[in-house]
Amino acid sequence: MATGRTHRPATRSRGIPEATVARLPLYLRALTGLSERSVPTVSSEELAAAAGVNSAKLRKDFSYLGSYGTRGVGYDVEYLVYQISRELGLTQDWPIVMVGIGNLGAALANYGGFASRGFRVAALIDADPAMTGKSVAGMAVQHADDLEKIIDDNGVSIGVIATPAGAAQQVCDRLVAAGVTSILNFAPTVLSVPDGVDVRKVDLSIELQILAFHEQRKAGEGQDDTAEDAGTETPAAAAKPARKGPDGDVPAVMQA
Amino acid sequence: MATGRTHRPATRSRGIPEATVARLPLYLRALTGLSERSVPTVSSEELAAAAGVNSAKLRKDFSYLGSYGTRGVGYDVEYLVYQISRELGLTQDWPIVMVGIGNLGAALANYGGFASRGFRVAALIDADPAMTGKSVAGMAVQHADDLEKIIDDNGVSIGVIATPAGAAQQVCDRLVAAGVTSILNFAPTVLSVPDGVDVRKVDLSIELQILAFHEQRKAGEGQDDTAEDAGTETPAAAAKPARKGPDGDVPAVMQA
DNA sequence: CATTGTGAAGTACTTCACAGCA
DNA sequence: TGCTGTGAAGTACTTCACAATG
Repeated sequence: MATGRTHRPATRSRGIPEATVARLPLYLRALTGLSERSVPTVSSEELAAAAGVNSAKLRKDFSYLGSYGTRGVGYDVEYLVYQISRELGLTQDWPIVMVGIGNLGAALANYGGFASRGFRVAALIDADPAMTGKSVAGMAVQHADDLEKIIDDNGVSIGVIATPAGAAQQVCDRLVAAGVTSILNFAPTVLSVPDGVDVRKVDLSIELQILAFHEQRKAGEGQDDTAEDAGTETPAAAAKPARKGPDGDVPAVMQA
Repeated sequence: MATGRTHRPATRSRGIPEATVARLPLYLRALTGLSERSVPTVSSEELAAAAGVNSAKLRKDFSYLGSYGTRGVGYDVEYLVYQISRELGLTQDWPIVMVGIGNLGAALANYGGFASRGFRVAALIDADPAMTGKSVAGMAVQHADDLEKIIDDNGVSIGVIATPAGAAQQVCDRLVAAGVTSILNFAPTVLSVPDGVDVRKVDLSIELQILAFHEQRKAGEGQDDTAEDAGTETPAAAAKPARKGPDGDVPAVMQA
């Protein structure tokens, strides 16, 4: 069952580019900060700086939402907060369930950012009977047996998976069968879901590995690649087929 | 100080596209699974399925690393594991520090994925004196006063920030000043760093907001956008300037 | 007249489709 | 023959640069 694609099916909802959608929360956070400091208006330049993007990109992003600025002046902070919130669907309340209340799950449950702005943790669910009834972040943990009922009773459409990798697909299947159509996955696994279900993944070790890649490049900056790590310990596996990689033995002169 | 860009400066190290780098850890995980099951070779089609991408993309990705496959056969699993590990810099050991040992920090410290594959938690650091000396994930938490010395003594170049938002920039500045050049940021803030320092951010509430956006679109599928939520509760702020958005009153006919 | 909003140009990434090779 | 490796075509995103305008 459920052999569908894992990523969102690129259906670019209502013409707003995915890349833009991914930045809206960033703008919203920056705007919320300004709002709290009672700043009435902000220019694209200022807001872009606060959000860590460049101003042309920000203006282009906003242009997909509509013409919400005033030429010569800037954007009305409160108004923009509302428009972006509405666009993101945060003017309504999203009940979510969290499955897997281990270290990470508990940390997420306690994390304030979840509860704020449109999201409400409707239930914490764990498969371990020893967890059932325990209080985490002020809520009683419920047993996984009741997962379907909990989702149905609360009208949940967003689920967070923080189980071990081995349990994630099974939990995912049950969530989807029970009606969940958006999943935030913290388990280090590729989830298979049917079309129409969105999965986003947050993977701590992947992020670190990407950093390590760039870190390594910094260390070897300018020098040729060979002899930096190649001779350190060449595992048995490394000698199998004939190497044809760009950095096998010839110093890479191309692409300085 | 440090008004530099936050994102990596797009310097596409050694010609490997950033998007490809971001997928290498995914391939590596899938390959590790195959390796554990003693699968000797794998085709691009099979591996792509396991990693949740399409096979043309995978082959293109691998083509940036070199010609590591065998036509008509596929890829040697062990060999590819080694090549990708090497490319990502995981054949060396990266000491990391984690700053901010609250709920999330503790969960991250306990998370196995960190310790595995090339990374070693060299120190847990917290600013709260009450935390100092406490054991988390089998390590004694150290006080933030010693941050610079810890980084120097351990040759740390990668730091993980899991502090509250308010402390993140300050911690970041100290990490950078002490020699850290890659940062994984869990605090919901945009960090400013000088050029040459990489920042990646993991933001739980942003991911949820992106899901909410798509979820909202699913709910209103096909219907016109007006009157779904517009009349529910219009906050005072929403009435400020003249609305010119594409969904103000006229059904958006453009951009089907 | 400062600042938005946006066509047009530029860049990055993805997918196709098939030649090349084991 | 089956599968990789890759030019070429297609798509998505970013940036430029300036006309429009409150």
